[in-house]
Amino acid sequence: MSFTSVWLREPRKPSGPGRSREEIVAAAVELLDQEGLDGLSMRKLGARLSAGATSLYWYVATKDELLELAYDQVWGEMAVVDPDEVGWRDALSALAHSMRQVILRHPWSGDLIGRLPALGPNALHVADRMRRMFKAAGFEGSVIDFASSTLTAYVFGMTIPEIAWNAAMGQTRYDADEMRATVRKAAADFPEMLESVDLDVYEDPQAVRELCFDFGLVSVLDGLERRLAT
Amino acid sequence: MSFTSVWLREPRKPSGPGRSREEIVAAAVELLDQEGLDGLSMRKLGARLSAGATSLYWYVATKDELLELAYDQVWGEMAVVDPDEVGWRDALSALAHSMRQVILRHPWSGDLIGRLPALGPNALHVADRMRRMFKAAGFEGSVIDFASSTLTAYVFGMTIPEIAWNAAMGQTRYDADEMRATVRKAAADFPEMLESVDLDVYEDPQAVRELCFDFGLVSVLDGLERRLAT
DNA sequence: ACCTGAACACCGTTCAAGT
DNA sequence: ACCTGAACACCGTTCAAGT
Repeated sequence: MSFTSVWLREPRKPSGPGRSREEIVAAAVELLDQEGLDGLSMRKLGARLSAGATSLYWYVATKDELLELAYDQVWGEMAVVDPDEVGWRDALSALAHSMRQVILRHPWSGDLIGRLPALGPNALHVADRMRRMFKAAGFEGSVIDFASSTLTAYVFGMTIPEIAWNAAMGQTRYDADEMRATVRKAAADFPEMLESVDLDVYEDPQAVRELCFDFGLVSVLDGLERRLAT
Repeated sequence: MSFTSVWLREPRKPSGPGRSREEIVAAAVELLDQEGLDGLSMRKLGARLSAGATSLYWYVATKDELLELAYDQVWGEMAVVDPDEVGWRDALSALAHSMRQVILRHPWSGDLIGRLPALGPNALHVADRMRRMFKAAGFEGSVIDFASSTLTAYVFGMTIPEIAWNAAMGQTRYDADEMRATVRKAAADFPEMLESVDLDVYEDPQAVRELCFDFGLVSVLDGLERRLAT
C-alpha cells in the first residue's frame, strides 16, 4: 500500500521540551503566505525558527508531510453554517463562498488542491458538514457523495485560475486598455472569439469574477436541486 | 506589465539547420508522460536529445515557457464536435468528457491547469469552440463567458483529484477491504460521516468515478440550461 | 547561428556525531 | 530526546567560450 499521509500514521506523542509540531506548521503557513509555495524551503523555515535546516526532520518525516499539515490549517478557516438555521441551499452557498475566500487568502493552497490528500481533521470536518447539508436537502446514499464532489469541483475549479490571475496581475499596475490589447494580440487568429468575448470585463475584473462565481454557483445548485425532483 | 507568456512574444523564425522547437516540445511531452512533472529537468531532456543540458535555452527562454508549449499540445488532443450536428448539449457533454480523458492521459497536465496561462493556439481553439456551443444554445454577451468558465471549472475541478487518486493507487495492488479500513481509520472521529459515506464505492472506484462525473456534468448542464429560461 | 562546459545559487534528505 | 553540520545527488539559469 503506497498511499500514505501524515494523518494515517500513529498520532504524535505530546510535545516535549523542544520545539512543537504546531509551532513548525504555524511558521510554515506564515512563510507560505508571505512567499508562496516556492518560497518554502526546509532551510528557510529552519532559519525562521532559528534552528538548523535539518532539525525539522525530527518533527516531520518529509516536506510533503509538512505541506499536508499546513494544508489542513487552511481547511480549518472555512466557515460552516448549520443548514437547520438557514436552509440547505443557503448553507451550501455560504460554504462555497467561504471556501473560495479562504483559498484566495492562501494562494499557495491552490497549488496543493487535488495534489495532496485532504485527510486532516479540518478537511474531514468540512466534508462532513457539506455532506450533512446535502442530506438535509434530501439526497441519499452515494448521491450525497456525488453532489459533494460536484460542488467542491466547481469551487476549486473556479478558484484555482483566479489565483494565477491575481499573481500575474498583482505585481503590476493594472491597465484595462493595455490588457485588452494583450488579449486581442493573443486571440488575433480567432476573430469569432474576439467578437463574442466581452472586453468590458477588463474594466473591473474583480467584480466580474465575483459575478461569474455567483452565476456558476447558482447554476450548479439549481442543477443539483433538479436531481431531487426526479 | 509583468504578465508574460510564450504566446505573447514575437513568433519564432522558421527553424534553421539545428534542432527545432517542435522536436524539443515533443520530447518534453514524451518525458512528462513517462516520468511526470518532477521527472522533467532540463538536464534529462537535453540528454534525451543528445545535447548539452543548456543547449535548450537557445530555443526556449525558460523551463516554464517549455511547459507552456507542452501544455498547449495537450489542449490539441481535445475533441470538439459541431453543435450544428448533434445539438449544443451533446456537443458540450462530449467536449467535457474529452477534456477529462485527455487530462487523465497526461497526468502532469493536471498540475499545470490554472497555474499556467492557457493562451496557446490549441487552448484558444477549444475555448472558441466551447463558446460557440453556448452561443448555439442561446447564451449571449458575457453570459457566454460565465457559462464556459462554469463548465470548465467543473471538468477541471473534478479531474484534478482523479489524477492524484490514480497516482496513489496506480503503483499498488488494489484491495477494496484494505482501502475501506484505511478510510475508516482516517475518518474515525467522524461517525456521522462514516455512516453516510457509501463504502461500496471501493469495489470498483473507476466505474464510480465515471458515474460521479456524469452525475455532476448533467447537473451543471441542467443548471446552465435553466439560465436560458429566465 | 548554434552548442558547450563550468560555475552559481539553490534544493530535499541522510546520517554520523554531538548534547 | 533533541539538534547539528557535512555531504550527496540533484535542480534552473547565466555566461564566456567555442565552432
